[in-house]
Amino acid sequence: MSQPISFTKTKDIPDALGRAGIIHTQHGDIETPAFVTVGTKATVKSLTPEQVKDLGAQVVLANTYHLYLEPGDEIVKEAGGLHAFMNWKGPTITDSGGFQVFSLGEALGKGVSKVATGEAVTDAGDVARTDEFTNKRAKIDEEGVTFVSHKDGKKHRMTPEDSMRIQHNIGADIMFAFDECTSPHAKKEYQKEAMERTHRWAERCIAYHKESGQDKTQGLFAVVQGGRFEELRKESAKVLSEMDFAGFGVGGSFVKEDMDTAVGWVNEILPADKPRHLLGIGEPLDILKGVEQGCDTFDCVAATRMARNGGVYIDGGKINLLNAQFKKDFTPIMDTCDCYTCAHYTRAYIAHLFRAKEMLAATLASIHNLRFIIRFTDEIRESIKEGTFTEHKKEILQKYGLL
RNA sequence: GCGUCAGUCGCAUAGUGGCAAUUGCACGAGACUGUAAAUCUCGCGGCCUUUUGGCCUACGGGGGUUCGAGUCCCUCCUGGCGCA
Repeated sequence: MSQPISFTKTKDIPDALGRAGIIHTQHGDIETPAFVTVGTKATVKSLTPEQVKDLGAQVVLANTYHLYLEPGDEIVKEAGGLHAFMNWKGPTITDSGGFQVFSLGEALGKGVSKVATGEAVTDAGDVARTDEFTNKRAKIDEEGVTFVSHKDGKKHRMTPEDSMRIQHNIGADIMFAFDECTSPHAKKEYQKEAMERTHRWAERCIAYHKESGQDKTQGLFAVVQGGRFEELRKESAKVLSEMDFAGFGVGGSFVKEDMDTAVGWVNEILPADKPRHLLGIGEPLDILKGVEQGCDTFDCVAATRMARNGGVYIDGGKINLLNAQFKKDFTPIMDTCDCYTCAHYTRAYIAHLFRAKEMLAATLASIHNLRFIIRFTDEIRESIKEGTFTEHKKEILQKYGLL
């Protein structure tokens, strides 16, 4: 099948899985490795699309579950699709709602997140699943997932076919198969069960997608699962590779060190001529590792969420502008940054905006953080193209005090 | 001048016999990775301490009743209101 999404590799990282390339979409090319800006509800929080574009963002990712609940995918369709609705002319992606199976289900109220900290549970985690909703707002069965809306408590049913139908209505260039994102604390037995279900859902997604005819304009990516287990990760990559997807996402909730391991296991197997997205990652160093391990694109809410809470990236780390020490700091967030915020505003001013609860604080901080992470990723890409990735990596690790 | 109500940790509040004392804001710090997040967590009289621990100082000032007082009584100060 000829896909509406294609990938051209331009350069490899010697002796590694990573590469530079171009993803071709109906709304333009994405030069990879690339950071994908997250705009869950068809907006990158606190920024206009023009501002997002000026940051050098190449692509925006929105969310199926959220847009289905509000304003409703039919409305997005009636508006002319996501691009027209939100006034973003470049490439777009929609996540399938699979992550919400996790964040509203197993993870809810447990302090478990996309990248878990603390003890790395392998085969001994607790996965005491009940058939009751108790605190959870998502319940999984073979057919699909029942969500309890966080907005009004109503129950909503989402099957793989529903996710496809909704994503067709939204109309992003790239869409994801409906998957189950599992907890890194889940036992192998459960990871296997969930992974196999995700594979069955993947088949249903691709079948529905082809039958709808939307496969001519929208590219469908599968999501590799398997938790922290090499055997499962490899199996997932292999099984999904054999299906006719336009690209792949590496999914699941991680523990830090998995960035070095699980990602590589998967990318060794996934076809090199298709794009690979690392879902929900990451922080600067995670992207560095992800690229080396063979991923092309990365989406992450950290940059914008942190920004809204006063946390901003600086070379080799981050600072919290709400700390008392910045009240009279009349220097830019980062003097080597080329963003609009750093060109015109001081730490003291932005700290004042945060304390005064002025909306502009979120905007200025988001501009900086997004520009930081986009540029960070761009520079990795340029180093690959110039054949200096290894040196560049060394420089980054030195900045972060890791060398 | 008389009467009355009120003064609690920066501000605002809760507390009518066992209280280092509620809640909100402010302040200080932390977290945040396919966004239930402009959110959440912790701290917030002082000094010790390994602690679910100890000591000191505290509810306008002073005095009293009581085993024990922010809470009851007396008095003074300050402020609001009413009558002169």
